[in-house]
This record gives sequence, C-alpha cells and structure tokens, in this order.
Amino acid sequence: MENKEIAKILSEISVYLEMEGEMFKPRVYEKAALAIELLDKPLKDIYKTQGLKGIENIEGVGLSIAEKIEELLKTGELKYYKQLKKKYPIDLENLLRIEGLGPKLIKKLYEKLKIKNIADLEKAAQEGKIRKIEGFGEKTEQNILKSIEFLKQSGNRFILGFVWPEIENIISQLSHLKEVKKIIAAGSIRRMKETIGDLDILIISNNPMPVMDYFVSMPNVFQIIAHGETKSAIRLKNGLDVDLRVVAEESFGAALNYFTGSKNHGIHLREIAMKKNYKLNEYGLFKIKNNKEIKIAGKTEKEIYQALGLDYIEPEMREDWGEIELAQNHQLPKLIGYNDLKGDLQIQTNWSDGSNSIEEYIDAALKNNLEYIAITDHTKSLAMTGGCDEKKLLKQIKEIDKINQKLEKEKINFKVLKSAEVNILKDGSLDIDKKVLAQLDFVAAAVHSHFNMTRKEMTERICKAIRNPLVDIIFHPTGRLILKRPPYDLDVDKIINEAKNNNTCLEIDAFPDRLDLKDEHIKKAIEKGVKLSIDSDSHSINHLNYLKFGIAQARRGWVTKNDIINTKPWPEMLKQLKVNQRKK
DNA sequence: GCCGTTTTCGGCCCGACTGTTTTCAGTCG
Repeated sequence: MENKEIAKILSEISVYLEMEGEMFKPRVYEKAALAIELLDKPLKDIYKTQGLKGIENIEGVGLSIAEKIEELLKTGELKYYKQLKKKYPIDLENLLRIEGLGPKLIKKLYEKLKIKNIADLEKAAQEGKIRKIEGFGEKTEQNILKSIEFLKQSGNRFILGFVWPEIENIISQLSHLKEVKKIIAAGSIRRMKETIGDLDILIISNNPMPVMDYFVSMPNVFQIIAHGETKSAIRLKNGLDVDLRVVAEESFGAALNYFTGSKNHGIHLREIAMKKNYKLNEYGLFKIKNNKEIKIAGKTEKEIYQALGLDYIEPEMREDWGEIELAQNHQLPKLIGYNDLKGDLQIQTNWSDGSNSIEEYIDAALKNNLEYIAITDHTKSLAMTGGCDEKKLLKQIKEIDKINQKLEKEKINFKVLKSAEVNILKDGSLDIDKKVLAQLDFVAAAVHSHFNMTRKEMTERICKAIRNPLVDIIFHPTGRLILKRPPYDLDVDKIINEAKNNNTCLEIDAFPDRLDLKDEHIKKAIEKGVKLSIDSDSHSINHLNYLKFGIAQARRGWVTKNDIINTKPWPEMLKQLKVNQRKK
C-alpha cells in the first residue's frame, strides 16, 4: 500500500472521529496523515528496514497510529477504519467537497435524513427537507444546491499538478520496456492545461503486444476497458482513464499533433490544409493530385507546420487564440522556458503554516537551481496559520539577516529575501504596521477573508491594495481554488489596469489548484505591460516542484521571459518593483 | 492520540465569519 492511500485513510478516520465528537484525536490523525503525505520514502520500505519503530519515529506518528499503519501494510486493510465506515456508510469524500458542510453537519444529515451521497443531498435540498432540520435553514439549503451545481460543472476532471507524479510514473515504467522506441503523453497534458479529463499516451513500437500486456497489468489499474494490439485503455484506481496507442514512426508527428489538440487548433490547421488542397489527419499531411493522396509530411510536427506555411507552435499555445495567424506571419512570441526562473517569491515556512524551516528551503531551492527565495509567511489576521504579527515579523527579519550573512560567509551564492503575505482586510487596508512593512525587501498582499463581497466592493478592495505604495505584488489575485471554489466576483480588467497604472506586480500562483491568474488573464495582463511573478506558494519543500505548473500557465498566456520579474537575478528583480522607487 | 516534559499526565494554533440562533455550533483557512 502506498503512502498516499495510507494518508487518505488516516485523514478519513480524522473526519469520522470528528463526527464522533472527539476533541483532540481528529487533529492528531490529520497531522499524521499530512506527515505521511510529505514523506519522501515509501512507508513499506521504512517498515521493511526499520520495522514498527521506524514508523513510530515519524513526527506526529505514535505507537497507536504506527500499529494501524502496520496493519495496513501487512493486510491491506484496517479493522478500526472498517468499523467506522460501517457505522457511517456514506460518501464522505464527495460530501466534504460541498462548501459549508463539515463532519458534524454531514453526520446530522445522515442521522435525520439518511443522506449518504451527493444525489441524496440534492434531492433533499430540492424538496426543502434540509431547512427543517435544527441547525440548518433556508440559506444553508440554497448554498448546498449552489455548491452541488458548481461541482457538477467542474465534472470528472483531475488537477494536473496533483496527478502529475502518477502520470510520470506510468510514462517512466513504459519507457523502460525494450519494445518501446518512443513515448509521449499527448492531449491536454501536453498542452499543460489546469485540469485533465484523461491521459493519452502515444508510443512507437515494432512489437507492441508486450507493452499492452504490461500496461493493463500495472498495479494501479482498476479496470481494463480495452486491450488490443494498437490501442488499450484502462481506468486507474484514482478514476483517471488512460489510453495507450501505437503509432507508426512515419506518422508519429501527425498523430501527436492530432491527439494533442486542442480541437479548435486542429480544425483551424485542417482548414488551412484544405485551402492548399492538402489533407491533414492523424496519419499525415497529404497533397491531393488526380484524386491520389501523396504524403508530404507526418514524421514530425515541425515538418507538418512547415508544410502548412507555419512556424512551429508550442503545445501550450494551441488553443486557436490567434497563435496560428502569428505563426503564419512569423511573429510567435518566444515563450518563457521551464528553466528560466531564478527565484521563488512565495514561500511559507514553519514560522506560519509551512512545514519546513528557512534553512531547509534554502537546501531545496539550491537543488532546484534557484538563486533566491522570498520568505512570505502569513500575517496575524490569519490566526489559524500562526500568522506573524509585527513583533514576530521583526524577529524573522533579524533571523533572515543572520542567515544571509552566513550564506555570504560560506560563499554560497544564494539570497533569502524578506517579505510577507500580508492580508488585505475587508476595507482594502493591510493588517501589518507600515513601519514594519518598510523594513521588508518587498511586500506581497493577498485576500484571505470575506470572499462573498459584491463585485464592486471586492474590485475596489483589491484596487486599493494595488494603489498602496507599500504593496509590490498581489498574490493569487482572483482567489479561486480549481474544482473547489470559484474566483471572487471581480472585475479583472480593472485590476489589470490598476496594476499597470501603479506599477504593481500580479502573481501567477503555481500551486496546482490555484494557478491564479489564469491563462486568459495572464495574456491580457502582459498585453497591457503588467509585470508578473511566478511563485510556488510552497507550504513544504516538495512544493517547489510546482513551479513548473506556474511556468506552464504563463506559457499558455503567451508569456516571454521578460514579462516575469523573477527570471532576473534578485537585485534586478527588486529594481522592477515599487519598493525600489520608495527607497529613492 | 501525540508530545514533552513538569517523567507519567496535561495540553493540544485560534480568530473571524456564517447562519443559525437569541448565545453559539460549525466551518474555514
């Protein structure tokens, strides 16, 4: 059993215990689940080499939970968990996705109305039964219906960054087979979309059957949907559908282009082909002469674009947003590269709700080829994160100064910048004193409360922060959580204009369920000349890996290296911010 | 149930907000 599955079970136990009215146990299980999720070694390896003691040594795991993990590793099951599930036979995972529903209310709904899943919930809400339960009311009932509607719209999709390790794992396993000559993931993954519906893998192979056999028998396969010589399809345990197709070497480019999409991009390409009296399909580009098809391209994508009179278009741009016209006129932007970031400007450490120390981040950032990071712990009005007040922030400033001195002394070319993720309060003001903010290298601000303001109020609230001479960057400007929460009601065009007029930078938050700003807003922002940053929003050192999803998001917004402030070394990066003008 | 010490049991991140109440439970982050 893998760490992820074990973490999920512990986390569910925590919810059950909360339903039971336990005071402290839930937090303990949740903490253990988190620790296991962040573990970089498989539990089964730890157990093999160090036994029960090894598991107990994990921070947050004691004897009782260690024994439960042992049972899971040995038998694949856990009696304690099974009993809880039997007591509450409900679809916890999905019910918890409803905003405003937590363990206590879910329990009440089950006991009073026998609600076990979203379908039951929707029916009861529509029939007006929920408002009659004590503790619920009309408004709650309406909110439940709204939330169900939002979930339905987001459909059965997966957040790219969260399924990425699994995708990489599959590709890596297959690529090691000797029968696989070439392998690539096409579809929305290649275009690096925020969410994906399924996974399309293309391979070149002279002997595909062993590959197919291997593919359908991988350990994380839940169901085999098809198992043939040229195409197989499976559903993974996590619900993701994966297709594997064998493609001929001479038409690999055409197939790759066809299966990468987007649909609209492909349609537009085929129209261009038609006008030239060509035909484009997944087997190649053909010239039509005397009713005969003569293949003129297909082995690579590049030769297909070239034969159509186009420059090569990066997959992230293939949405038919005007990229084809630019390619015809040789005016495509040179997109920011996946190795172009020199720093990360949003890091939460264990000074607030992050799980690693500043020093641990430095090590991790160096391994990720970064030259600097900014420490941006939450501030005081986010109490639950242990947010910094003025005193704590001043203490952290001193600490970072010391760390930088040490780095300098040891001749390590790395800089830690002093910052904070300051809360934008309801009225647009900040929750930290000016004098303290002035001591930071730069100031970032973000909304973390009062999400339900009107469009006008929310827009003005954020614009006020943008105008604040102390604010250099606005973090995750629209506040959305992909598949979970829509953005605040906001006039983004106005935000972009205000940012431009005040030389305030906007962020592309790279955390996989944020990716905020989103591609179309990014495109608008750089057209206006607004400067952007790409930051991981790390809450643990592993999250530095998420930077690539922020870069992908930027590429989908047609961003060049120059548009992003943290592609520059830190002194030049700071020069582009308002803080520089303040100091003059 | 875990941790840390005060070494064998007490404390456990905590404030704001929402929608329900009419003083607060539950959720959020």
